[in-house]
Amino acid sequence: MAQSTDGGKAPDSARRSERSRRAIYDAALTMVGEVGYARTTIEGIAARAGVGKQTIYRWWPSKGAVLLEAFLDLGERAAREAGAEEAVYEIPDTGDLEADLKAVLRATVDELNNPAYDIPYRALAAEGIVDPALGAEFTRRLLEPQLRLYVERLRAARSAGAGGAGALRDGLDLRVALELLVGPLAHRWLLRTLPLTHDYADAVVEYALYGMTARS
Amino acid sequence: MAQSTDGGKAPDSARRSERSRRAIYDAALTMVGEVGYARTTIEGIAARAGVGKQTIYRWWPSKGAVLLEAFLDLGERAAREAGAEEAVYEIPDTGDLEADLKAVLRATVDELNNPAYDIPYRALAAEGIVDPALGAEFTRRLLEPQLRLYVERLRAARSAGAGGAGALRDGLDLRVALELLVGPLAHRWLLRTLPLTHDYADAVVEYALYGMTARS
DNA sequence: CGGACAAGTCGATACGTTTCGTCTCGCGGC
DNA sequence: GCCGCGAGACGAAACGTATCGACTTGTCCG
Repeated sequence: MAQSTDGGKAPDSARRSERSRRAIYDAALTMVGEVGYARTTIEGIAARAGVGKQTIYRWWPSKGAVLLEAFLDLGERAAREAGAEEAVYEIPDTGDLEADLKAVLRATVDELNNPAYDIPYRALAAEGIVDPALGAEFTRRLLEPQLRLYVERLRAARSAGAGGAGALRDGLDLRVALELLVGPLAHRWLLRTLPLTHDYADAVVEYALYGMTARS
Repeated sequence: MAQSTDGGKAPDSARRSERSRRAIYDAALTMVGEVGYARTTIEGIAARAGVGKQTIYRWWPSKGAVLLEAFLDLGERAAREAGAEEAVYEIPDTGDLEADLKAVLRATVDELNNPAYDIPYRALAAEGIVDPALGAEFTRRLLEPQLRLYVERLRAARSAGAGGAGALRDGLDLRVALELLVGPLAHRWLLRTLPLTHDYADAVVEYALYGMTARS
């Protein structure tokens, strides 16, 4: 993050205007929702927020960075409003791994089908795909915290399920396992090959857990 | 595709200059390779190709569309050069589905790690994610033909493997199965969460075939 | 204790640059 | 002679930078 030879001096974050920051988040999300990401401009955000352009350029390096923080802020506010003090959810653990995973993936499908999330999330993902710096930030701050929850739930399943029929196999790489669940969802969502449904989420969970091959 | 009331008259494709078309493909791919997709402009492509801007605007609706066709053309030329008359590959069928899938996914990993393919392919995917029209074209012309090969190979495995240990289960949805293989690869490639390696490809195939849970 | 001063962010806007997409030329090939 | 072609002029839109006076904040000196 820190630049070796910082071209200009770093701004003093202590003197930063909280009011402007919030106004910029709101304006950015509103504008993306109304005209889409491509037609959202920094000038437009500044005008809507009642803010000088320089105030945006001073604190963010790119349009994508603004939207990433705006989106993170939105998520935090929504989470705090929902009662949690920390903006971190958990994957339920009823003891039935298959059912729990299906519930979470179905919820994810619903979220991805909701335009309020789909539009900015999609724009961010696309921008991160092309801009490695933004992509790293996107992954680190938005994606990884979510993925970690899957790993934890799977770890719990591994220690709990001593040896039943649905027990996770020994030596399972939880990271790969997680991606087997999440990858197909993301694939269908991003590339729009086929509709993203609850049935699909269920099928992915079943196939990932029990494999494509017949059991003896 | 077809506009109901076509604003301007459609250009006469019979009189189209093949020479310009190729020059534009070359210039587009070169420029993307040199300065990246974001800094590639239509004006720049026209200048490099020695072509008027109007010639590009006449035949393509967007920068992404130009690059998509340039990329398709590149693939076709490479395939033809490699001996095939048709630009369609096949997934090998040695009878050992697991080995065949690993070979193909490893080859895919190598391709995705090759900057000559990675940069334009990534740019196209990102553009398609945000632009539904281009995304549909991207999926239809570039992605689906590749995915169909997986489905065919899996179908062959299902009819061949009558009942061995590695036989595909009855009623398997081949489309979901395919995405279980390809989704995780695409996920890691696009989002750059972790390095894309042969080991990962192998693991994905094993997990997808045999599942995350222990076998009795 | 308090008033002057320096520093730094703020909204606003002017500025030069780049690229966009359209339009208008002659030129030349079918 | 129609029409695509190369070339480039054109106005509109954003870009990112620079500069302005207004305002807030923290420091220092009387």
